[in-house]
Amino acid sequence: MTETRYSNQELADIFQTIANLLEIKGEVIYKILAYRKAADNLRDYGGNVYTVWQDGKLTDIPGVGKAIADKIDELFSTGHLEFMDKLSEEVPPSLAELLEVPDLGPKKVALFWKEIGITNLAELEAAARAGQLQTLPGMGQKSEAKILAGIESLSRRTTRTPLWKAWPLAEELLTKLKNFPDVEKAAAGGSLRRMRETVGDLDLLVAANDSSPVMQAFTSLPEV
DNA sequence: TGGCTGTACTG
DNA sequence: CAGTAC
DNA sequence: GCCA
DNA sequence: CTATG
DNA sequence: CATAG
Repeated sequence: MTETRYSNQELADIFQTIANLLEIKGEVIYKILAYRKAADNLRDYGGNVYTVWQDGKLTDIPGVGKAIADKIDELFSTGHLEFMDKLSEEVPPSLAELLEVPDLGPKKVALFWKEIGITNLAELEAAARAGQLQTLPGMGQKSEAKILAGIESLSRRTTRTPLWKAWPLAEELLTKLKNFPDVEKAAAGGSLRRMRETVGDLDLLVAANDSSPVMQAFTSLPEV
């Protein structure tokens, strides 16, 4: 029984990745578009795709035709995807992260990869600093500078979470903390307490006579 | 079988 | 003008 | 690849 | 003492 | 940590 119950989100991520890799590979654009649309629809789908699969109604989902339905079927029943494995051999999946760089698209990523063997962000940055990029066809000083700036903005991009997502989780954690024996008070701190629009982490303040048992219990919580 | 968005920038 | 990215 |  | 910056 | 409430 090697069945795997992928969540809608996981399925979406898989097809999203397939789209990105195919695009770098130079596949027909409309095929990529189709994979992206399917991925979006799977992510937003109300109800479990897994259930739909059990009913054999996958193609009822918008954007899902025979080809994609077959792939979802393979994923659910075998836990992996041959197509994905083959694709990963042709195109290094690490190339996908390069698409995150502003002003960098599939064409240039493929160009850098085939011409100077760029496979990841670090290599790209090094090549850009060395001025190797502006020598390639279709590239100039401006393009190279933009890419360098893009990498910079990417590293500065703080991975923060919107408050509306973090708030309920913090509330739940605090409620549990207050129910621990020995806990006098528990409250939120940091940017969460200040109601900032986004938070980088959850700062929880706890007052207790003896802290060690509390820490022990807290770190044992399922959601920690 | 034909269509899948339109536009600004760069080389 | 063609190619590329958003 | 999917859809009309 | 608590909230706020 | 200092300051205002």
